[in-house]
Amino acid sequence: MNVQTIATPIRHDVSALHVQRAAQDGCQQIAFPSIALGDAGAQWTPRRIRRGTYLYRAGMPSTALFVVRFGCLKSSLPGDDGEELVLDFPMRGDLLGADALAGQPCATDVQALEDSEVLVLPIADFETACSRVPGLRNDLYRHFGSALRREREHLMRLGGMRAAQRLARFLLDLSQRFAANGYSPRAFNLRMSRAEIGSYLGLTLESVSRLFSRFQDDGLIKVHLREIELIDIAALRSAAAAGDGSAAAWAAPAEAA
Amino acid sequence: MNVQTIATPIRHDVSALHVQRAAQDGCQQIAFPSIALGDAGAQWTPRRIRRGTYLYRAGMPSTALFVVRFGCLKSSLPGDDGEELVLDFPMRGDLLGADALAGQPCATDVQALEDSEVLVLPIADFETACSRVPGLRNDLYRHFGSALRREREHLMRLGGMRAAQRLARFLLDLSQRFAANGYSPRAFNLRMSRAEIGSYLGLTLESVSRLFSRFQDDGLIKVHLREIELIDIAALRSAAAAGDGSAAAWAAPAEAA
DNA sequence: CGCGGTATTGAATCAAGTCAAACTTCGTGG
DNA sequence: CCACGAAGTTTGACTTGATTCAATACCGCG
Repeated sequence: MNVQTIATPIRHDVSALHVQRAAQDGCQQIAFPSIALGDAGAQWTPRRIRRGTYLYRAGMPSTALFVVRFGCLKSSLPGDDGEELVLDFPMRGDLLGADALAGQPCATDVQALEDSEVLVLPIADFETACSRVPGLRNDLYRHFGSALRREREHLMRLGGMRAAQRLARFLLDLSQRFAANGYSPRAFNLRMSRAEIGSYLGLTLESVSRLFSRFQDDGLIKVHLREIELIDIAALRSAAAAGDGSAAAWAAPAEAA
Repeated sequence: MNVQTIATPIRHDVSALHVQRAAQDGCQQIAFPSIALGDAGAQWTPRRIRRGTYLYRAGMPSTALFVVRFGCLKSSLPGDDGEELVLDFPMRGDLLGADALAGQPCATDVQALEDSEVLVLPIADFETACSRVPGLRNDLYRHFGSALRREREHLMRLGGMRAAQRLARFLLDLSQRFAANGYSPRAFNLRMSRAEIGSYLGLTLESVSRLFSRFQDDGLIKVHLREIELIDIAALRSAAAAGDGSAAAWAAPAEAA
């Protein structure tokens, strides 16, 4: 395929080609529409990241913005005590490296959970790109807005929410994100370990495992290792909404509602 | 004093005057240095908010950026179930209304916990202001960066952290913010209720109350209603750092390490 | 085939939540 | 000025959800 073409680490200044490729990628739907529209794209260069390797690490000087083209990564804060805190699982369309804009060093580790690819915009080229593409800056604002929103959502999860609720939301969230990228929203496989999910949700890995089992026993999902299938999405949704942890809450499928 | 002058809701276009006033206010240290430097300030108009009233509410169209000049507010998400989730307690120098940049409606409620004042920049004037003051946009980026950072910090608190740890951090954080604004870092009074602290920290108001009492018994602080005095800051710090909740952890000051 | 990392499951413990009651502070109006 | 009521705070007893510790099972890989 054109994979090796894409991977080629050279800048391509021919807008027409880029537009075509963007269309193939379906990139016009991502968080950064203006990137896919070509003109600004001239400055973006693709970069592959193999599973397990880092895009950047906390403390490094931040030199560029990144947009995930495909794959799944993990951004985390290296805890003061050795333990890491998982902040997010960036996927296609997500922006990384916003620290660069603020001129601050990287605050987080970002590691690939599977072989992935990002588009790179060196921060030095950023202002130029902005002046060339009027929409870019606005996209950026919008991105920040949704990033803040996302984190707030996450805060909400961690704050006043039962463990089962958090996990249910997590699954539905993943499902939605996969759907948005053209994958099946019903069956997918997790790229991350139980421990990483636990850290993300503020739970222990044992709790996560137990909850998966429980959800399965209750017929909400089918799970084997990292393969997940959502069986009763309505029930999952009500599990995600209801604060109440009693089995009965989601044991009865949608009838009354 | 010049309070009534400041409160006057007219635009002032004379930079020199504004610079002088900014210097009086000490605003040069806030998150938005370029605002205080004058040129951009021409567009900012002060606005008073009385205790208990809202600066804006979730769902409203967002029309302006705000920077807190003095006072203490509360930003919260109105929970789907009637309960609110407290996100932050904005104080002097903090930026509000960033949703406006993204062109989205307000996502949060913002209410004054005490009589406060903010500087207002209508979003319509934003681009103009940016072109007039080169530093403004950068300040904005920096703000977003630190906002994200702040939320991450908060996430960390809510995630893998014991209740005592969270409260200790909260107190130290407040102390630091007061210090940064020229108030005493050792003694201050809380502008928010136990319930609001609890929501912010992901705890119940009873837990917060209990922890205050415990900290007091252990000689870390003195607390009466909303008056707080930090007695043993070093011990507080170690309580904030150590994951371990045993009383002994912070009963014995730093010795073995 | 056996080994290492990952996941599941169980039992015991504990931190925080829940429910409930008493008490303090403060504002309001008699 | 004092009585009253509302709101906020403290404290206690009890319950429970989630962690911890530990053992076992499983998958993938060399």
